[in-house]
Amino acid sequence: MPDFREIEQKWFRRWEEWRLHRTPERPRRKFYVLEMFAYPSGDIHMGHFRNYTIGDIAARYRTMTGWDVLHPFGWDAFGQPAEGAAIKRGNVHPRDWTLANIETGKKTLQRMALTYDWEREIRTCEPDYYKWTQWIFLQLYKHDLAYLAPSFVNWCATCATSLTNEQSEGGVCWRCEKPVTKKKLDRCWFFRISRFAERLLEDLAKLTEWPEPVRVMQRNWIGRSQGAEIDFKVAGTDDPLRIFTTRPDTIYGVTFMAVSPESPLAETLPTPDRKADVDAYVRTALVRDEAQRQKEKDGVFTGRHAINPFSGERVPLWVADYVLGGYGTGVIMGVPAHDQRDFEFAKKYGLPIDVVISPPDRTLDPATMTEAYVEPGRMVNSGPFDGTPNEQGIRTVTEYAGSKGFGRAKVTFKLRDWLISRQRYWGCPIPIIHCPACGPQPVPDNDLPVILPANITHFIPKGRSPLADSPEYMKTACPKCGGAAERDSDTMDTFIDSSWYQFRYVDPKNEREIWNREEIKKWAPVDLYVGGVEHAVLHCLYFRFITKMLYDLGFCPVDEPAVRLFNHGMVCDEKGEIMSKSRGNVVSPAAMLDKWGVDVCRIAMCFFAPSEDQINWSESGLVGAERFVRGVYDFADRVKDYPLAAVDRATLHPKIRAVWRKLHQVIGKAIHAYEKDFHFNTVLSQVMELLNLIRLTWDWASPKGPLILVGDLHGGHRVPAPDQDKAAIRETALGIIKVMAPMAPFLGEELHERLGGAGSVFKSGFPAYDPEAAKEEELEIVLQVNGKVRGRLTAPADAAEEQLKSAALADAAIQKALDGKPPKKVIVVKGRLVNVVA
RNA sequence: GGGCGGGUGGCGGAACUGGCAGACGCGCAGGAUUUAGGAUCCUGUCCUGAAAGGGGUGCGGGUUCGAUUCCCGCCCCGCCCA
Repeated sequence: MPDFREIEQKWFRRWEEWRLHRTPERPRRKFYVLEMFAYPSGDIHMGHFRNYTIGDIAARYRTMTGWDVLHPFGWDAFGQPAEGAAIKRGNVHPRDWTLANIETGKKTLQRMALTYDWEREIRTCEPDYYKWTQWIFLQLYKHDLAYLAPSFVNWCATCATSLTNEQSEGGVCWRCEKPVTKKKLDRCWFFRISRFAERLLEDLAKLTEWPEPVRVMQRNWIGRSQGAEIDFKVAGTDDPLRIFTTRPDTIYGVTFMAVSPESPLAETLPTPDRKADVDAYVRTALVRDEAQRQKEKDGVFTGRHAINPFSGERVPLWVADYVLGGYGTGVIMGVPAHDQRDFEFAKKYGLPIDVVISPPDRTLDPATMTEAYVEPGRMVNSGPFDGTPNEQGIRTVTEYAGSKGFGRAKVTFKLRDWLISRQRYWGCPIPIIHCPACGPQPVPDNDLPVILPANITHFIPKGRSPLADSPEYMKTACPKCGGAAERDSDTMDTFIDSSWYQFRYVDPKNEREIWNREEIKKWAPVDLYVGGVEHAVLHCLYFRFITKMLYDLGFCPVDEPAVRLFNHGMVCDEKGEIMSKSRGNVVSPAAMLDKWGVDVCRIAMCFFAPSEDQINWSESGLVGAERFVRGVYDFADRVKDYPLAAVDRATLHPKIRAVWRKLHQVIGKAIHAYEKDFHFNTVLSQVMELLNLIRLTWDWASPKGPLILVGDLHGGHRVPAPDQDKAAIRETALGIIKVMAPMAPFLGEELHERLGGAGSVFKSGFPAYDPEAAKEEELEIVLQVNGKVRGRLTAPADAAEEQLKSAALADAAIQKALDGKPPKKVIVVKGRLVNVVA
């Protein structure tokens, strides 16, 4: 085996000369392979290596099989860590830090021999890209899909900044690990994703090639629930109090009402004597994260009551932390007897529990109940509805409310509008100008992009965007009236950058429009999207949302971004622990590639486990991969000068026909893996089996020329190999090389050339699969008595059941096991086994 | 607590649609080669047993001629949601 460094250099040069990885201009049969782009936080890590290798294998295979492939790459280059690094180091600008990381990462990626068309590279932090992020924002704005509203945001007091949900996971700040609270900001931008909730949900059905778990997660995240809106009244006023419930059948069991601490009602509702207490409570409640609020559940009485429109009953009105602001109307009706959360709350504060759904088999006693009754039953204590089965009651109660005008059927979603304002520097500026006279005004398209100013040096969050402190940036003229106005100081959530990048690759340098319509028609949608399951919900939902919005506006020919999504497994260390700097167990792909070479690393990665499973990376696996790669080189080198001849399966030596058969089985398996399940590990083990079979069949070292081994390695004899058999072996070597080429591209190119191939192996076609050649001629049939193996026999693959049956009964071992008893029953499975039941 | 996925040798994993469990590889043991080490090649390697045989895919049950695979109950692990 030659030195991998030389081989890699040689082929890198040729690929560049041949412009092998450039995207075809006029695809006839297109295939778009996309991997989730990278956040440049340092160098590329093992997870990236696996992600991109899987995509690369698919891309190379498609190229080999004659598809015109688009396989681009880019950088998700805006984001908080860049600002974090600037704060930490003091002397580095987020932009410099980001660009330096991109350079490092790009070098490593190029080292990995990925087939990216680097001429289409995109970087979300560059004005030529974010111009169009801003344009998308304005499209949303112009179509009433972006709006400004006050909102409670996740807030870290220590860092004085807002955080995304992910950044405040577990209720603590990702950077300083201090508790995250809620803070009210009066000017936040939202995208109206809720308007797409129904479609995002329904269209999951179209995504038949997405992993089921991802679809389920999205469905749950969207969280459609069907129920009713019912209007209560605040006692003593005419103010309506609208609630949403999925259980209108329990309306007569309402013993209290509760509003969320975020709700404006929490401020306006309390009676003067309760005001101070409620305000104090709201402040403490907002300090707690939502998970905690669900667990602890406490609240405070507002001093007011609500009137149940059905019963006319007066029930106390509380503020309770387990009521979430963003869900439904932010007000709930409390039915302790039939809702577990309400039950716990009522128990804690001694609120009454009224049973209104009666189980079929017993009577509930509120005094002894230990949990809410949530199973089906009949309505009781429910006025005119008594006796109605509760499932039916849901409908009749809603209809009744409708007829009286104080309620209606309603569908709500858990999916909330997308809060996209970030009080951050390193992000895409929001292209809005706030004019004291005209209100918020979109920046005219001609003035895009609004450039993120470079001369900002202070990133320590102060509770407002660093941009707000730059008068040069902020001060501008109103595009409508020309008067003095201010820019929006916030930047956009980086999930926006990654929600449309998939299509920018089709025309990445277009300065006049987001992309040319002809270009997107050529390539959309993505045929294969490869990435980690951690992006299953948020990114993949936004990715779908923006695609739909662009589709609606006529900019995109498809309303779903990707036909197939593949989630690869994680790469952990030997102990199965996540690799991280703090654990000190990070394996650097760059160093690994230098030590073992690209092919060996890729082969090892492929061989460890199926692509969707976690792998625990260990050096020991590389030893085996290297041995195997060397074995393929040795084999190919030995047979490369064998004669070329047409192979006629029928006249091959039977031993060589068996090799030929195995080759076709391998080809079949490989096609399945490359197109369907990405189980490259099984392809490699079959290639290994094929190689082992050849070793037991073919003695290439003899001075008299290659000999076919007949019988076993030690006991058998050898016969000289005719030319046709030599040609078949040579052809088998070529087959192995091509099957492996997508996984081990250098081996593929080098050995293809050594076997006399011209040009790139990736332009040489993939071996044709011949199912006839793959069929076994003879099969070993297992002979069982009562399900236990007692013997075996070899039979032609097409042997009839009767033949197998009589052969089995005649078998000595079977007769012995039967011991003279007559068989009760004989089960014959063609080509597999005969089971004699005694 | 709910939903989903998973549990197979010392390790990673294989097993089509219910049909020989442990392919392939790593590791280990023995042998060949070598001044030695490394590399390479050969043999062996689920447990038990001298062998014949018996047992064995988290645990317990069921369906079936036959179960890693299907059904029921339980235990453990992972992910997502609360």
